[in-house]
Amino acid sequence: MRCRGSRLSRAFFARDTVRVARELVGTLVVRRLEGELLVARVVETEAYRGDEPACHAYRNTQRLARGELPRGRSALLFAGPATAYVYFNYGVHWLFNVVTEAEGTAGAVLLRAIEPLRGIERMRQLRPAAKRDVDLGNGPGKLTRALAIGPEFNAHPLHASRELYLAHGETRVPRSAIVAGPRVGISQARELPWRFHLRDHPCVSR
DNA sequence: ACGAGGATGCTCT
DNA sequence: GAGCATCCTCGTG
Repeated sequence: MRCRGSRLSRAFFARDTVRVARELVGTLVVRRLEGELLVARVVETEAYRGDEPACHAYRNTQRLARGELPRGRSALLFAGPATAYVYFNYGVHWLFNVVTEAEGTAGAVLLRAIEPLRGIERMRQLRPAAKRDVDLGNGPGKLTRALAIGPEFNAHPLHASRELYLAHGETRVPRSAIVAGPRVGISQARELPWRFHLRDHPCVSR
């Protein structure tokens, strides 16, 4: 689970959502697009755990506790670790999450910002509104555009994909370099410090 | 620098 | 019909 440059295994995601969110900071997102490799460093994440009201699967977790089956969009969050959960937000943007926890327990980590490393020219084509390279992926809706991640990746197995996966970074990020704080843009459970980002990194969202 | 507001569509009540 | 896990543009100072 520690090998540098290697793909993150299913076991990596089959753990506590908050811990996965913290440890995802500093890892790499790899997107193979028409033979070209786009690579970026994850610099900001948020944890959404099924037993907490800001999580899409919160209602389904309660339903499950009553002996009913999860249903609807967020039922995917129970499906199993390392599954991609891509959903449409505000009628405008696609947001990219990775499902966490063991199968049958809901959780996901939202990728909120990336630092482009490779394939930057292609990312600029995909996101012409970006003025600087730093703007290519400094927000959850921006990074999905820069990496061409859309609805076709919903329910995608990230542990067994060539088109889209996560990998260990070149260097291990010390925990002291990661800042924890409240999540952005939510109205429920604001007090939980489940947003994680690299300290003073220019690609962190506004 | 900063704040207000619009775009736009899906999910769940 | 309300409420969003957002982004961008256009005002004002």
